[in-house]
Amino acid sequence: MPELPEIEALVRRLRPHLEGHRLVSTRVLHPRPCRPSAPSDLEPLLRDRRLLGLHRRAKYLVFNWEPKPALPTTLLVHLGMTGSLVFSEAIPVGGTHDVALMEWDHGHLTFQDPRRFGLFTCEDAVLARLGPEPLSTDFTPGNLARLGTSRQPIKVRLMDPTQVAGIGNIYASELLHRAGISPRRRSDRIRDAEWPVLHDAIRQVLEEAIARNLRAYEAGISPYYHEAGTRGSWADDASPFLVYDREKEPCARCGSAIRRCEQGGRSTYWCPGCQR
DNA sequence: CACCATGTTCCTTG
DNA sequence: CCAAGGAACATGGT
Repeated sequence: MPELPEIEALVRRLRPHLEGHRLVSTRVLHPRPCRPSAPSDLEPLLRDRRLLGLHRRAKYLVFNWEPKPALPTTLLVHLGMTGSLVFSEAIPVGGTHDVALMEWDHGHLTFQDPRRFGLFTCEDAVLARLGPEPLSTDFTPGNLARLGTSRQPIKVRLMDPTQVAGIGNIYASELLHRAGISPRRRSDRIRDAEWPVLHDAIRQVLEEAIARNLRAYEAGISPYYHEAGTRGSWADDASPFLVYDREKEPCARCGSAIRRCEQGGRSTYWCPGCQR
């Protein structure tokens, strides 16, 4: 269920259940998500650990453990394309997609990931390569303007995790629509006056999505749209997105037909009427 | 059967 | 050096 707003809402949801609590033991059922380690190396590191903090960095969930001699203090969980983390007080029924099972002093946290593109590891070197957090206070329009040193299309550039952390395929399309900038525009052709507009759009779209996901949790609805069913199951327009997956539909702002193209092997959606 | 899908990394080609 | 494309990972839905 990934993309920054979904992970952020999940972290806020899980935090009160986990922070300050003790992880009793962990079972890892598939080797791939804990690369480059092996399950038998990882499990001993994740038993009898007190959780000091749970945070998000890009699309990673970062578990910070109370230090123990010779043991890593972090666990990284990435949900990939299809991962989910579920906390329950009752013992969960095992499922075929279970990747890791964490038993806590007062409940169970299950990591499920049918496609197993996700990550579950204490190896945290990937964090050092990430660009700035778009919602942090030190992320400024001037900071964003550094993307303008490349000839890559702006949408491709925004999705590069070394440039800006956490912007995925759906929200890249959505926030460029908000900013009125075509996803195909070369980054070095973004005008000076447009960087603050894009900066605002990034923050607004991501913040609104976090709030929407939190409301969904409160209402007991699964926050990520594909979990409500599958692509297209929004039947009649329950989709919160203005351009994503709306090829040929009229733009809500100007009425032009939404277009789709491919960039870097991914689908991009935009409105030719309001995005230049 | 074909094609598509929220992600990241690595490799090759121009 | 840069940009673009493809592959890899693996599964499920339409």
